[in-house]
Amino acid sequence: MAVTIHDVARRAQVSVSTVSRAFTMPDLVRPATREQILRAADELGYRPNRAARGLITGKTGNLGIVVPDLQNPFFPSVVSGAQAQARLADYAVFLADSGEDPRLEAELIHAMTKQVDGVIVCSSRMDVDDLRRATESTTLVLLNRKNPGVPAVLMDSADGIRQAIEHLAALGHRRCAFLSGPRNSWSNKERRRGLRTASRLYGVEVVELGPFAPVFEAGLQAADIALASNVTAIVAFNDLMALGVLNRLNDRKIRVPEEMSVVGFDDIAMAGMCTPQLTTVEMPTQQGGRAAVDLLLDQLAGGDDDRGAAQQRMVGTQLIVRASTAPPRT
Amino acid sequence: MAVTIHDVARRAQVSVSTVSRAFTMPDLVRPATREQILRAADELGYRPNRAARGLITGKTGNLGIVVPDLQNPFFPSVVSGAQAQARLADYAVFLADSGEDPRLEAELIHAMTKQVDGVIVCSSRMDVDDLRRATESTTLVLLNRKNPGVPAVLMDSADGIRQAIEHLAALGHRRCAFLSGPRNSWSNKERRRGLRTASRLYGVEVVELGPFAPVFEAGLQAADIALASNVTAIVAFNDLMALGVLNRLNDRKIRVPEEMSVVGFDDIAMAGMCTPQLTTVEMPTQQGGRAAVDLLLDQLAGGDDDRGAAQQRMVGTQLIVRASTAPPRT
DNA sequence: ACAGTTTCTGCAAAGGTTTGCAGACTCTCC
DNA sequence: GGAGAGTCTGCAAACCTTTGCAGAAACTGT
Repeated sequence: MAVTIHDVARRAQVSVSTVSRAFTMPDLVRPATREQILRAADELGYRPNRAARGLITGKTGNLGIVVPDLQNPFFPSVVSGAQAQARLADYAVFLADSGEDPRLEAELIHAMTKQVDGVIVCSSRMDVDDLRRATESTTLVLLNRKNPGVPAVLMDSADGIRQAIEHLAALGHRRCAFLSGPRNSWSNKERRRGLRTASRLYGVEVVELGPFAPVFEAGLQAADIALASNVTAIVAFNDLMALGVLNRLNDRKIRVPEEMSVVGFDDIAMAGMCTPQLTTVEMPTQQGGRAAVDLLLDQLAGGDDDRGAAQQRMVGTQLIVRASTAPPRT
Repeated sequence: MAVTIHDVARRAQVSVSTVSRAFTMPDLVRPATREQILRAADELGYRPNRAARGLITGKTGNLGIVVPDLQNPFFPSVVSGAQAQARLADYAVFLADSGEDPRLEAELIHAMTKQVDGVIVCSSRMDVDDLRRATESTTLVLLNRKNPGVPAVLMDSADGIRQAIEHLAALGHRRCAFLSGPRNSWSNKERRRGLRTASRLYGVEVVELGPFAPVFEAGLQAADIALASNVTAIVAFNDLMALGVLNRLNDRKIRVPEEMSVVGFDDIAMAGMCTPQLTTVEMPTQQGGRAAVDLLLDQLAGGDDDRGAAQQRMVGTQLIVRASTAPPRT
């Protein structure tokens, strides 16, 4: 059925070894022969069987990427960046969605290991033991999670929130709420850390609420809680929650930004589409996905010599000021 | 490095064949032996190498899914449904994003064929020749595209738009605009078809504008065009465009729904989060993804006997009435 | 205890590719 | 024209499984 290297060899009147070399080490075969082979391959529509190749080289040419929730626009964006970058290096990508379940996340990674050369784990919620096990069984890079000894691309959440608080302080806010995200999310920890220093730095009192699930519905729920806490601004863990807040405030006839300022995080597409348009911290998602692939590929190329060991790449964030923030009512 | 079936065999003191059978045809090996093997495998952390298995069985245990644009929330939703369903059957899924490029779409499918047992192509924009070629080189199922001889799951767009027009007619609209989507999209053709019959059926005059790209920005652009065409309601090809329309109308101080009704298509999460909340036709995306996987798996199990040949599964759509539609101003 | 079944198990080939090794060319230079 | 070096090419083993075939073990019934 399928056309193999043998078919090509026969048609080009050479041995399979030569065909193989014509593809993988072109300069080892005489140009004339090579061209002949390439032509034959082309005519037959030959594509090397990567599984067979992988069997012997130990490389699959595949990458895995696991995300906590595909329904959160943050992740498709990361994935699409990663997939595009992987494609440039002729890698295919496996995708898995853990549904925010740390156990499933570990299991998915484990299930992938044999089929991929490495995996990118986004916003991992695994505990450190599972993470260590995963690191041992395949080469992986984390995105938005930090762990000693494992390479990662990190988005500077702490600075992002600093920018947000600076912005609110400049507008005159003195007391605001932070709607906390998943407890075991590195991003959330970073944001809380950044929050504390920014709070001191700009003299803004911050009340932390939550943790909440990083979804729209939690924003609806959190809005009322925030309202009860006597603040003039709300910073949400992510845009999905911020949109929930906006929605609930609208229902309760609280005008944004006149009576309450709202800041999100991620700058998902929706943030620029709602009314009022959401002030938010932009996360370089596509770029992050690309960077993660680069890092992974480096890691694979570098072989087993952990020179430089746990590389980490930090990418910047940027506050996007839109219409959901304004000076507090006096 | 990696633990193979040989290691397990050695430890369990049996031959590799027996180990293999213990996994793939458990009832062919004596229970005592089987348990011994399973224990050994467990202790060693053995996982069969799917590539090697695939080499001999001709099955990879992988599925491919290609989408035109991961940034459109419609597709992550389909993908997540598909991925979940695939996982139940112990299949892993490859993901590829064609960026709305028909040529790239064909190329991606081709690149996948050797690594997957079949592929799901969502909202394919390929021309029929490429599609035929693809069908020949792998088993595939289409989602939201119909082609003779190839199995597909289809969402009933025509009926969806009928519901939308019926709704608008009931509200008293007599003339409305349809913002057309990609020319070579089956969904778009269906919607236009449904539109014509609904237009007659309910006595609503429809002016067709476009085609537009199925993205937010095109909605901004289309809004002005629609405004110039003297209609009281706008039906957009999808929610992304509808949100663009909403946005632009807001900028131009046209109140929705008082001065203009807007209907979208897809019911992406955002549709319920914006203000005013968008009246839209819900597409069963997750269910569609699941159904596509089922169909594909059936197809694979069915072998080469094309009994029933091109199966098609049609799934229903449902108008979700929210706040963006109202009777026209008199 | 023995022949005849039935149930388990092992051997070895196969699947498509890569790669070390060695043999076969081609070329250069004397 | 022939030796020597360099460049290409082919053979065969290897990667990890599955599976047809046949032999071994465990039964059954007498």
